[in-house]
Amino acid sequence: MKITQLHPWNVSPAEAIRTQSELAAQVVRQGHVDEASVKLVAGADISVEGKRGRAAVIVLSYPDLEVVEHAVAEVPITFPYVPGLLAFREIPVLAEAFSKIDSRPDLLLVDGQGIAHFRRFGIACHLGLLLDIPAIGCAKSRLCGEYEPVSEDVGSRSPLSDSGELIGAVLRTRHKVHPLFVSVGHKIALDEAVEWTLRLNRGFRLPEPTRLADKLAGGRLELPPATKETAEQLSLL
DNA sequence: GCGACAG
DNA sequence: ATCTTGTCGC
Repeated sequence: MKITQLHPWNVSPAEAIRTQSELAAQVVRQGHVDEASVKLVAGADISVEGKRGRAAVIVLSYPDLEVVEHAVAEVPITFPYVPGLLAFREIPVLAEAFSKIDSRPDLLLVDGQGIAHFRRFGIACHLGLLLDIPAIGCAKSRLCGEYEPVSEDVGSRSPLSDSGELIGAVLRTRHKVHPLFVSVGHKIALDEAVEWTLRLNRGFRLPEPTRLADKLAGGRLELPPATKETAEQLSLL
């Protein structure tokens, strides 16, 4: 898919913070992603090996959750890991992988925070805005915000709030297993984000899109080389 | 000033 | 993110 530059990525941490504060106003925190109209769902993640980043994007059919397309890209990582500036380290690599994809997913799940971020602009917001696709942030741990313990049953949730503002949900996706931190990325309401996260879950802690993207980025997932052809055969493009 | 801090 | 084997629990 075609990706248009939102702003330069080769900037200083101070500049990055400024950019986030400005773009945060453009995030749409509401939206209904109709289950009946969703055909493709994507997951994105990256792995880092030394100075090189390996991004993986995987597109699944819905509701079957079959892999219809996937792409990986390797790009040198330049930006350092700074809590709150993850997007500036990972999106340049992820964008490369997304550019190799032919389809346009209806929904995107990202391994990281959405608005549950210091400036309410986590990587899920950034990616959602960049691609203009409804996005959900599904992080494995907390960046900011407070919450009460979550019941141990699947589907249980506890509000994640920061200085009085509701910024996400701590969601139990698996019985007695460390919960996930779900938050709005772009163009989707929190409740819908939670619903979709559970809907795309196949019994593991992580929902399928990010679970598979994580494995693919880490080289722990083998997939047939075909991409466009396979998808076309399923008439999903 | 001190502590917290996605991946 | 990554360094790392076996092992406890469902």
